[in-house]
Amino acid sequence: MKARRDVYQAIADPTRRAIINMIAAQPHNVNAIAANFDVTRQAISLHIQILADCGLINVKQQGRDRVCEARLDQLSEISVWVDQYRQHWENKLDNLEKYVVNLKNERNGKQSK
Amino acid sequence: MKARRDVYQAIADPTRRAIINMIAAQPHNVNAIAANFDVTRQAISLHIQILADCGLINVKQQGRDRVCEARLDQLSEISVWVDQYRQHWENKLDNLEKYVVNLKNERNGKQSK
DNA sequence: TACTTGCGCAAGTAAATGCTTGCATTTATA
DNA sequence: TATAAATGCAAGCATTTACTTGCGCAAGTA
Repeated sequence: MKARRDVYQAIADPTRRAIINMIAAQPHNVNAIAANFDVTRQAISLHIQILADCGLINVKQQGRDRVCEARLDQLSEISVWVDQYRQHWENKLDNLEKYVVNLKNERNGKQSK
Repeated sequence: MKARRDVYQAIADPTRRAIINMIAAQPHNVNAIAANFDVTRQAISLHIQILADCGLINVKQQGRDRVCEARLDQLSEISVWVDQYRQHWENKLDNLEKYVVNLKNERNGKQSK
């Protein structure tokens, strides 16, 4: 279970990206997060642990709740790595723009799941 | 379940990131790439196939050689996703700047972004 | 033609991943 | 105090991943 546990690995999973997306907007406790997915609470709990392990989220104990909030500093590592190769796609700004517009629509449309 | 084979997954593996880095500088054939790693040619071949599958590299047959060149357009997807959360780390610009400066020195002056 | 080089395909393996169910523990509430 | 809620921990399981070795074939070269 040790294995690689870096930021690249962490964001490779779509569920974890969805979790990040969720708590980046607003902190939630574990159950609230799990309620938005089809898998069990335990599965989500594991994802949260992985995200916490590499510093992408912060978990605070509040009474019986464990509130998760985004601490996405580590993403800068990804950002920098990707930006090295920006020249490879920057002449395709049109496509990129479409992608951004889609993303925005998606995020305005539905918040959960 | 079909294996997930998206860009996030592709760059999650450090060997694949190293391959990208290698051929982004200059195209190489499969054996030349494999020569730079401790694993077998077959293992590298698989990585190359994965990278090609999600469009990160382009493989051209040239005689008996298969030349791999970087086509990193797909990285824009990562870039856009990460940039949504830029606010989470931008107050740590000092560290980031150091990192970028190092990177730029390493790559000897050509700026991206 | 005979040999070498480049490389894919296939089968096998060990480990990691993602998920489940079951149970224990702590904290809030009726 | 009894019960419900929030959550972790652990064992088990099916898939996927990252490798390996072995083999064959096409394209160059002696």
